[in-house]
Amino acid sequence: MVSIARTIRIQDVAKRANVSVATITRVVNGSGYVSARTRQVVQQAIDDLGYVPNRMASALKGKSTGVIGTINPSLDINPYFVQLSAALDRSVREYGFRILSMVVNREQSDEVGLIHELVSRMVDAIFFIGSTAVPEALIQSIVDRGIPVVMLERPLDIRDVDRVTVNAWEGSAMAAQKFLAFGHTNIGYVGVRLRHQVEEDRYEGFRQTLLRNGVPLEARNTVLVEEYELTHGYNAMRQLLGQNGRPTAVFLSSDILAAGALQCLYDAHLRVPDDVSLIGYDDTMASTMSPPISSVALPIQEMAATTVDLFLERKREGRKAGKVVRIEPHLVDRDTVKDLRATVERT
Amino acid sequence: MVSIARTIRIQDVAKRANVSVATITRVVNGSGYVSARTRQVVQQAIDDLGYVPNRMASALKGKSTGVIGTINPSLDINPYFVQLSAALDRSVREYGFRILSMVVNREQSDEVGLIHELVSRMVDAIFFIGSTAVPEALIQSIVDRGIPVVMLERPLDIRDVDRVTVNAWEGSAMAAQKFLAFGHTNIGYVGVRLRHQVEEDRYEGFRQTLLRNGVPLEARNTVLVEEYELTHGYNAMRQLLGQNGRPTAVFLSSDILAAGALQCLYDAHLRVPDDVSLIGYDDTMASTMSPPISSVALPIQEMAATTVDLFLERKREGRKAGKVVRIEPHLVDRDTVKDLRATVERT
DNA sequence: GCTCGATGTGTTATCGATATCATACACGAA
DNA sequence: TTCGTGTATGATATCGATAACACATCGAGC
Repeated sequence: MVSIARTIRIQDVAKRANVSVATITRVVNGSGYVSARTRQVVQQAIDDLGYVPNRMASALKGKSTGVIGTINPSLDINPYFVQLSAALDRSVREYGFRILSMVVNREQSDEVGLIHELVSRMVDAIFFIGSTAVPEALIQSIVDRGIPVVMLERPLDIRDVDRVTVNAWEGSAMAAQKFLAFGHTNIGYVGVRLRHQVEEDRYEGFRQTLLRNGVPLEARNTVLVEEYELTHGYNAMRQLLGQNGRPTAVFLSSDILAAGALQCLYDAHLRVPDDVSLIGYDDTMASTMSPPISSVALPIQEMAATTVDLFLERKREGRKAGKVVRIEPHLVDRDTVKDLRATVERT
Repeated sequence: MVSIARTIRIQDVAKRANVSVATITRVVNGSGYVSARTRQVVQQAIDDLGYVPNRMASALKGKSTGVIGTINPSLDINPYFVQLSAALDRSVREYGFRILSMVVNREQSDEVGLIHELVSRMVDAIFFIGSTAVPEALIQSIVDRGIPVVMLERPLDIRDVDRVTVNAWEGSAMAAQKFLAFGHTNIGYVGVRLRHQVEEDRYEGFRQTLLRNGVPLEARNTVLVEEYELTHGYNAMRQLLGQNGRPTAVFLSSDILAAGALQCLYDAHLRVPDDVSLIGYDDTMASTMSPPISSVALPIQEMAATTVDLFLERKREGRKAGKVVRIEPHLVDRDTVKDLRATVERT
């Protein structure tokens, strides 16, 4: 016989165990005093009935929902956000939280509505990921509601809000240094139009590092595309190859662009690093390419862990002021930069 | 002055608008009769106070939570599941639902606990994605609780449970046919150990199609690896290349394996399709490879939409019996199969 | 023997939204 | 005029878990 779907309430368990509902809560939540004997009887009743406490009622009464809302760009834009989301998910799970992800499309999306929904679902915190278009006043209103907010890799600087940022400048600088160290002077840069601080930093870190070492980044070697898209990487590389005196090394400010560039090189029968040296950025796809290319890696799991830590710390200590943590990237070297130095000097 | 975080309740709005709470609900939910005048006053009060209805209370009183739980393997195992998850998310959002994703690791993970959590959160449905290890009895208990269940690409066949399956047999068959049509007879197969129906189908579809056309799949040309991992694809390809009379065409039962294989070919200075023809499966990474390779594509968005449809239909019509929908894959041809036919005959 | 604190259990108001039930007015038909 | 029906609004029990409060028992210490 199919049991008709009637939810089993704490009342039912109480009746079965011949105790009051208060005792059931105590057993379930491990609070207050319960004798070993009673505890066992109650547990038996719970198991028999297949009782599962109703979290809605619990949350309504004041206990936390254990849900953290995230506002992030669509995941199919860039594998970087996929990995970041997965890392965040792992991190919050460690502390018993779940993620409720809200996607903001570039084009439309009613951010106010999304935030309101998170509020209505009583999330314990809201994480903003990447550069989505959420007006500052709206974020302020969340803070005023007493909901902890953490910004992950977002330009905005709001009073009393915690932030995790990445040292993008330094990341690009590492790539530049690698090229310089191996004797390259004719160097290309492929990035995305400088619309946010992040793009700006990646560009400047690269340009300035070259410049400081006496290698100005030539305009004809600089390609800024509209989006982080494969075909843009392809076209950018074609543009760089098209000129006489093509660069011997090219830095791409995202792996997705590098993947496109690699396809272009394949079509041109050019090999990496024999014919062209390559370094990517974010290290999301680099290891799966043919060949696997060097890439500036962001410690994604660390970023996620830091984000959660900031939230937990604020919750625990009731901290009021905003805190900013800057994460340092590192270069994952897969030997895709050719050594152009005539003689290797011993230092 | 910072407003102290005190939640605004329906009561507060009622007081402000000088009406009863009942009227507020009516305005918010658009139910029952409300005069235009009152509606306006109430709306004003809502806006003034920044009132957001508490969904916990609402759910507790019997309204749906609008949340659908999913049980899926970890997303970093395979980009296929990432895309599937994103597609599902889009599909449920169209109908105002949200996804709460529960990850089951291969190694451990307390599936009972995960399901119980979904129940405690009063999800409107549960979708099972891929071949995770959830015992049949547990799923039956969900069904008994009256929660709609849809299985997406899962082998299990449970009474009264809706399912969406993929015709994996046919997918592989398409790849085989392509090879045959272009005159290949020395053909390789790289797959994963046949632990589930899916792996079995992919293998058999390929093998049988070749056989029916008089081309037996040789044992030395068949490599079954342990997992869907890049390095396994690399090693498998190396094994195939190592023998004299290496295959002229290789089918890989997942793009991630193909990506590894491609790296191997790169190292061996072999080009696709000039030296080796290649077809992948699932079309998740194929388009980003160098070169982009042909791959058997699964209509992921359609699978997601179908899953949601089955749930909605059951909900709407109160359907009781289980329904199975089979999805057909198709080959995305990127010209990575070389034409070996000496003369092209006109048909 | 009495008091006090530790232990163990029960009773019930409460969280916030909903829907049922009750009430009341207005207008047209009988 | 009266009745019925459509429109409009209010009062309140209810969903299920929690915790404050009350009460009761027991043993140790005086």
